[in-house]
Amino acid sequence: MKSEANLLKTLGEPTRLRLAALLAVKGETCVCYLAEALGEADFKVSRHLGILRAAGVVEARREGTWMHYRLAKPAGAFAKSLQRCLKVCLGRHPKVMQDVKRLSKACGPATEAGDGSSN
Amino acid sequence: MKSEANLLKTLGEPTRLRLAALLAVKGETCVCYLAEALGEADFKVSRHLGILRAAGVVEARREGTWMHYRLAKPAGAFAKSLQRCLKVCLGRHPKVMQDVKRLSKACGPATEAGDGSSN
DNA sequence: TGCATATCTGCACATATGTGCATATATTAT
DNA sequence: ATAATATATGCACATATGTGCAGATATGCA
Repeated sequence: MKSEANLLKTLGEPTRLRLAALLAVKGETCVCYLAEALGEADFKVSRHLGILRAAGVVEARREGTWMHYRLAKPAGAFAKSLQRCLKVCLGRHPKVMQDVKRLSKACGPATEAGDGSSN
Repeated sequence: MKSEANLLKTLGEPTRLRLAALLAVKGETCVCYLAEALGEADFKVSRHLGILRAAGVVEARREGTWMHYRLAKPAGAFAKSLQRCLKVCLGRHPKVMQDVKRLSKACGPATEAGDGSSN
């Protein structure tokens, strides 16, 4: 029960919820693009991603100097259900849609999987 | 977005999550039975119920000196989806099942608390 | 090696949060 | 009015949390 509560508490912070929703919609993304999409300082985004990772919400993958974050495979039915909420319900939220739009503009039309050729 | 985060944060506390899950499973229940089911001090339960009510998670109905709490009608798709998580996912959680059992024992096999409706 | 980019972390600070006790409120019955 | 029951709240305290800055770390390249 404590772990379920902790999962909710972790997502119960605006910046982290925006990050999780963004990752749910757009998939794996690197920190710098996330920071630009949210319009927040990179160290702030990095710290919240660390908290999300400690809670098992996201996973990270290093590629050179970039760190790519993505939603982690849900540990149980509760986490899985919550991830559905993120994608389905929050994907339509104006704030999240705005973040998605800015993320697309930040990392360009190319997919986020490939490292940016220039910028 | 802030309201969605606040909803998650409100549920991200063990006592409150247990209360919400209990109400999701058992329907309307009065404070004294909830306190007994959780094995927590009544003033503590009362305070957390107040926080849940302020967040729009639960509603209250007075009947004499008793206060009956129940889950509030979800305000949007996100809240609705979360309520489903509470009932479906957390209803099978050992801790919640234990609380449910103690609640049944506390208020007897038949009470006015049952919500009757399926969903 | 030295430098640049991207990310993370230690620190100090202000604020928020949960808890326990005592007390206040509300309602009913005598 | 007084008492009894059920519930809520003010207060003090310890702990947790989010933030901003500066600096540390990690990786790649000349």
